[in-house]
Amino acid sequence: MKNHLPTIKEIAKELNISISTVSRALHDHPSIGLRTKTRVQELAKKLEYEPNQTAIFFQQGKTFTIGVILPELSEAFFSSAISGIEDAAHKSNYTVLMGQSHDSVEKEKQLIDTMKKHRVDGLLISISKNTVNYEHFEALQRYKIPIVFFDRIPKIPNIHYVACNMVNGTVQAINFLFTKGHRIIGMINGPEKLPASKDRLDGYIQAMTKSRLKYDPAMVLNCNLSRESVSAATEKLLTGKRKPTAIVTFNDYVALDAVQQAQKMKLKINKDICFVSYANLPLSNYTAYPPMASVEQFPYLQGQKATETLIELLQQKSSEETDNVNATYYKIILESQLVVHNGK
Amino acid sequence: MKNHLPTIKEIAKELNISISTVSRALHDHPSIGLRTKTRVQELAKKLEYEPNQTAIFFQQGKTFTIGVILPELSEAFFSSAISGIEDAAHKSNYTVLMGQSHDSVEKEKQLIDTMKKHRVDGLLISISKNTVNYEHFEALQRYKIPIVFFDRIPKIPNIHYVACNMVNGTVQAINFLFTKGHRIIGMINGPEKLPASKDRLDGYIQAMTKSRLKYDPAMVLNCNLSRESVSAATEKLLTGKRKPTAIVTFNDYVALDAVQQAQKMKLKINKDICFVSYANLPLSNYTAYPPMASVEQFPYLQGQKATETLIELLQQKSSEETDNVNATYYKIILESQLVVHNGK
DNA sequence: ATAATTAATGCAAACGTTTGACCAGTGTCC
DNA sequence: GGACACTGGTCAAACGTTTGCATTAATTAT
Repeated sequence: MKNHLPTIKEIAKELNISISTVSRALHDHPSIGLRTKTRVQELAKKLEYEPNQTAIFFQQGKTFTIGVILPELSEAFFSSAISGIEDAAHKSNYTVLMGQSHDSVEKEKQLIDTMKKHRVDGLLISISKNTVNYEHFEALQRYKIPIVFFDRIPKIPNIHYVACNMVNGTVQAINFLFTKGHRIIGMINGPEKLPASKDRLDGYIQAMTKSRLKYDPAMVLNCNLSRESVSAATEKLLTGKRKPTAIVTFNDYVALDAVQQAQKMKLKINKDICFVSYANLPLSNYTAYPPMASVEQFPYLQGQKATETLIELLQQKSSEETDNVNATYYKIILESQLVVHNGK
Repeated sequence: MKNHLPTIKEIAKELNISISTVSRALHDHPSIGLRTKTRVQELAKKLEYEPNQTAIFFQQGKTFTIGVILPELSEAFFSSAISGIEDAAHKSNYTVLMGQSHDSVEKEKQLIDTMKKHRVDGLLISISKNTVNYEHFEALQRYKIPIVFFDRIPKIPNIHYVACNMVNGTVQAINFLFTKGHRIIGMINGPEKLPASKDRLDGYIQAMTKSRLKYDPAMVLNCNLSRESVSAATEKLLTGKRKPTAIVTFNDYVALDAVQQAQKMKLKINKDICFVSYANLPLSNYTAYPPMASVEQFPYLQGQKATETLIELLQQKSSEETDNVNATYYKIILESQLVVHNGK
């Protein structure tokens, strides 16, 4: 009548066999006779026995848990990514311990600490926008907790990561605009120091020069993503000497703000001026003038791949106990893909 | 040169004292002399000792982890809620194990199982849209894992929950429309069987009858949230005999679709027809015609409150070991609040 | 001085599981 | 009839920490 959960010890006593026999029986160990095996398994089922995971975690020195640290769940990109992570993790019987840094370095450090304390087997990290110092990641090396970075990658050597090729995505986007006849193409990019901005710019330049159009720096403006700065940039582009007929925007929010500004200026969207963006949001469906096309970054897939990579690392770690510095670092680059929004 | 992490055992050996002394010293136990206490603490720091949480979890039979099961992180409501949960949990040194049901009952069951296996101390659940059968929750009672439900609450007695008063929110919304002079007010509600829809309808009826306007069932249409059904409902309302001058929509997505339909019908938004909605989304800022006002449901706060409640339950559980059926169930209802969107 | 009290520390069990090493039978082979 | 190999099982250590209960040493009260 005791209300605590049953243990193998109890099963053992009940059946008058040893604890180890019970353990092995439950694991289908070959050296246990069929008879006892079934006896054990039946009693276990009857008692609704469930192994005490905390004991197992402890005993094995593993938690079958992977930590995930990302900036902001309310960004659609990351909420998709975490779905990919979750699904991949569950498939391999791992669980997910999650934390948001809210783009604060302090919070990021704190989270790493918590994760370390909880002895997660490995970590998946997309770094905060403001992280410039990477010691707190390096500290984890000592603890032998492998990390796979995704999407937002720190600039340090010898790391594993999964990311999406935004340079190429941008090239695709611009080539698409070429096929639609556009020749003067502007860009409203993000904050200048952001790696994401750099990729887009690189793509822009690459696409333009490859088509023997010269790269006009005046056609690329940075903004800080605020509504005002987007409006300002849009206005500046659309009233400049060379007027673009199409604009590539840093992300969908920027696109929406830019569209509004263009409308204010009495321009006809998709006629006088076209927009192409990067697909962070499902929101485009809900607005009157979504961008003509978007560069899909496959957040779900990125999360999934990152997780699979991490789990692979964990498995090879546990097999070859030789902590050799065999130093192969996974660098997985997914190709982005331009999605043309159908009609309307 | 062994690369494994230091343990209290090692500290003990190094200092020639017993393990228990070390343990107590690290916990500032009063019966340990100041001298040894500092000696221990210094060595611990030097060795960068960190207690092995898995061992502690095991030993204490607690994991200081709370499980969270919710339908869909990509819904802004839930991503805010989880932020509230995280913050509240971390404040009390709990961590969060998260899983999405994606509104699948099967997945929900599976998650509960995982959480149970991982021996979470307690659970926070927002049930899937399709859950009609509640045995999998009741099963947890046996395991003494307390649950606090939030936002989406199952219809069973004797549970703890935190929710937002949508009836009242709807009343406020409609009263607001009254003050703006509207008398004929329509509603595009969600699926009929959803509790959320029922609350809104109740509020609608309550507000109308209280103002001695009669409740006209023809003014309230259900939709299945798809774009088409929203458009259809909007059209029906706006071409009916009594034409509403304002419409309350089930959520922001519905509002946006309805706005588009109204525009298609050459109506001037905020002039010929006004919209009021429920604030699930920050998206309203990014669209040309956001609803005039929204009922704020305070997802962050709901998450926070739910977490605090759960932690309180956990603490009182561990103190009074008497597993009395003292049966006080927390039912926390937050008041929703109408937010009027400024201008434009 | 000696008993009583207090302060500081040590001992050992307990938490539930896994796992390498060992052992008792039983049968087989030559 | 002894060496050999199975088969089916048991024993006990180990994982790192906490904690009730002893134990010792030092101090005080009588």
